[in-house]
Amino acid sequence: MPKIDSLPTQNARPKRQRKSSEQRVSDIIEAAADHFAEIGFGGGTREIAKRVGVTQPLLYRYFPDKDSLIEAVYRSVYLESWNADWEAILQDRSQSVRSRFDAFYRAYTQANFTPRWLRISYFAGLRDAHINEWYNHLVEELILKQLVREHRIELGQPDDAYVSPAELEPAWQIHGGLLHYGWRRHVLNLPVTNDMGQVIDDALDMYFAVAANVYAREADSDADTGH
Amino acid sequence: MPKIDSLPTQNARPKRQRKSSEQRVSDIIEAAADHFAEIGFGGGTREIAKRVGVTQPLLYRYFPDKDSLIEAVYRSVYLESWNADWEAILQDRSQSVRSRFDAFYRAYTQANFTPRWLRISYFAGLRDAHINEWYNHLVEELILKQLVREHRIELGQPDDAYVSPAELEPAWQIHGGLLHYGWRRHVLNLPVTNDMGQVIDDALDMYFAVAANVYAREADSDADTGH
DNA sequence: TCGAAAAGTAATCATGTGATAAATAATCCG
DNA sequence: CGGATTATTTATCACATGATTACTTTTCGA
Repeated sequence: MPKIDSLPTQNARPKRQRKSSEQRVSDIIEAAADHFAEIGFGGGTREIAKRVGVTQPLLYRYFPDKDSLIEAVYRSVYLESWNADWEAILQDRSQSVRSRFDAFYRAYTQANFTPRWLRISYFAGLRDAHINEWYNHLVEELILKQLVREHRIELGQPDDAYVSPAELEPAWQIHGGLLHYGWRRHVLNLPVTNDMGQVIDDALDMYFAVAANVYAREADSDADTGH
Repeated sequence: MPKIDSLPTQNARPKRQRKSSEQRVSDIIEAAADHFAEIGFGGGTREIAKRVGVTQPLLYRYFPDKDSLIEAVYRSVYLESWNADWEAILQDRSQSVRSRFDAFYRAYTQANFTPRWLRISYFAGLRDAHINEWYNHLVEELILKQLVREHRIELGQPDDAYVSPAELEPAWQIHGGLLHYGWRRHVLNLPVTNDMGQVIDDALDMYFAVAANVYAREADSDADTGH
């Protein structure tokens, strides 16, 4: 069977096949996230390009400088990791507050407790507190204040939208304790139990055991100051 | 009053005064710890030398390479931050377990919850899990297992030196939650409450509210497996 | 099919880095 | 004092880094 080079058949494919601009951008962000998660944001651009399979200057076609790429990684990691369905779970009053937060934290930890997400989060916090500050605000508004408010309602207390900082602290204690479990398991690679359900159960047990007292204490001090 | 330069008086002091080898070493480690805490272990050796007030090659007289300096910083930060007296506090059975751990965590957080210690700890964990693994082992042996054992005794349970991993997890939850408070306060610089005593009180409330159940659950499963 | 637009590479620059060798200056001791 | 020792600096190297420019190759629509 003779090979006819000059004939423009579908076999004569180009040496390097190109990708669309959008595809390349997301490839680069993906590779950068992996690399930064391993090395930190000091990681080199050449290594990222190598992971994508392109040359290093190509990165500068899509990002004006390294900081822009880092910012894109921030966005990607944080935005992709928040699932809008979770808010529905937390608000579903056909379930007890306890089982809502149990379900939520199972989903939340399953989605976010990966070496990549955890390492990027901690690297980001150490590099530039701002981005992490923003994310913590999200956690506070969407999860922790929700926990306090819904729990107070379930306890038959008046529905006060205000949640004081001191009242939030025990909720942070739970959230932070779980995060530290992720840190030990997926960053330090320590041989912790992998029964995430049990860990969450125990953590929530702790919270619900003391929460009512904390609300009462805060209600007293709020009455004094009239918050 | 004529100035007689050739006379070897005490006024004719040398231009640069030298320091002893030991003094320089500790100066360098100190400056390196500060710098690494701010920038991370990618921080430059020239900047460290600048902080000390010497030239950069001098560092290589005292440390064969940068990794050795980093290791020295590890040692310095971790060793200086552990106070041997704390072990006595934890073992003092004239006090209740609760008040012992309350006193301990007040001292522990006061000593360690600084931007420098926290940032170096997290940077170290991200860079090389090993060093942090070692420190966590210390925490586990000296603090958390101690908490479980002493509490069991106080509850009138048999004095079993063995503490299962699953039994340790709620104690880690408390410890990790407190650490995360430090992270938010001293790394992210978030406006958290600065009533550390209250934070510790609430955290310990949580632990002691559920601990007995956890011990019982573990005693059951241990009976099955005969650990 | 041809030519413009866009994806991609090669070559290179300026700079900052860890590290080394040789020279200098302060200190110590007989 | 005077020589040996040692702290410290000067000059420099090799290399990796972020970034830029000019060139090449693929793609795609008129």
